[in-house]
Amino acid sequence: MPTPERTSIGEIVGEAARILETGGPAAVTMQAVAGAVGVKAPSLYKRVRDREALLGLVGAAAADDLTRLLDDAGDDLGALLTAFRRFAHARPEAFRLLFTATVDADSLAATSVPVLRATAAAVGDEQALPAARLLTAWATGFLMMELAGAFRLGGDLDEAFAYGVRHLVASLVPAQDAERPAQGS
Amino acid sequence: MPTPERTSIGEIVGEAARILETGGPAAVTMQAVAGAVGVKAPSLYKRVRDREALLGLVGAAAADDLTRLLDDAGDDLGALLTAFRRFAHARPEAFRLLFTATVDADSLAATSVPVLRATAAAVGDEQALPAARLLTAWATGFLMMELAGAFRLGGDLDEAFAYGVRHLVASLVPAQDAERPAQGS
DNA sequence: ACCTGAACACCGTTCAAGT
DNA sequence: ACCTGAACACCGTTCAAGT
Repeated sequence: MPTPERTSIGEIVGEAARILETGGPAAVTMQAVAGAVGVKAPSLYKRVRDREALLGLVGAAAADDLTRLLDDAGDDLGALLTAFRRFAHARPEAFRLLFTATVDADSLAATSVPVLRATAAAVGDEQALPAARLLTAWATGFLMMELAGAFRLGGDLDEAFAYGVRHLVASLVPAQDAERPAQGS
Repeated sequence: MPTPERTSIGEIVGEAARILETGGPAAVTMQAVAGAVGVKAPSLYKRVRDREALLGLVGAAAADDLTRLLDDAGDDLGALLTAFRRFAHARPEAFRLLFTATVDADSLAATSVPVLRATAAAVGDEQALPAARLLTAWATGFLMMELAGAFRLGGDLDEAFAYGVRHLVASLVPAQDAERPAQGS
């Protein structure tokens, strides 16, 4: 007689994400995750290939969450980048995992869709891709460095972030002109 | 009678860095490092507190190497950022470690000295700090995303990097004007 | 069809005992 | 003063045996 399922892949990934954020990657042991979902470690292998794959799933789920947050932020570039930073602050371990674990490429790519939409609205389709890359690369690096404590030379980091946003958004406006012939209307 | 030293902290960190780059963080086991320096694992604890501290030392050494490379690149911002990218390509695991492990704060901070010198030369002392933060944050994010395979939408990445460098450096010039009264000389 | 105990290989770390 | 074997706790993973 088939044993009833005592957990699910969704619950497993969710608990792994919770443990990750609480104790860092080292705390995400198969035994800890299994215990959190009320099962023994070997049972996890019915739903996930191995620990690395589980971390990949946690990263993919985090990417999906981030995509949703960015989507909700709309087309205002400042709001978009602020939502990005809020996510990194709220879930720093998950954020790091996006660039550390082997995350499903499609989930990772989906993250840039709302950014592309916003940059297209701001500077036109022509320059949307390089503009999106510029903004996401800068924000990613800023947050990685902020989380690593690499910003040591004085100053409020909130202000530094806002400064960067203003500077970069302003720098993109000339790129919009390139879309139209020259000093277009 | 005292046993002669069979290794040194420098050799240990060096071998750990080599193993890290070859096999990733998981390959840096105390046994693997000990074997590489011709000793048994317990002996490592004479020179290093634990594995996490060893990884921190590897990160600090990488930061020192990076600082030296950036120093050699001089004050040209393009050359500086290209040297940054070359380092990340040559030693991707060490580069990631800078933002992942608990690296000595001073070693990490020293990295930004050559960047500050270069931005000071380019935009003046006044704007040197925000300019340096802007450039290093962007480069860091670009490289993190590049190493993670997060750039999927077409295009040559060499070109994309060069584009970003040009765009950012150009965007910093107006900041230089702010240093002088208005539409100065 | 899912779950588990037992087992295996491996890892980080400690420590008493060697030289 | 450094090195090691032995030991311990813990981890990832497999698998036969349960239900």
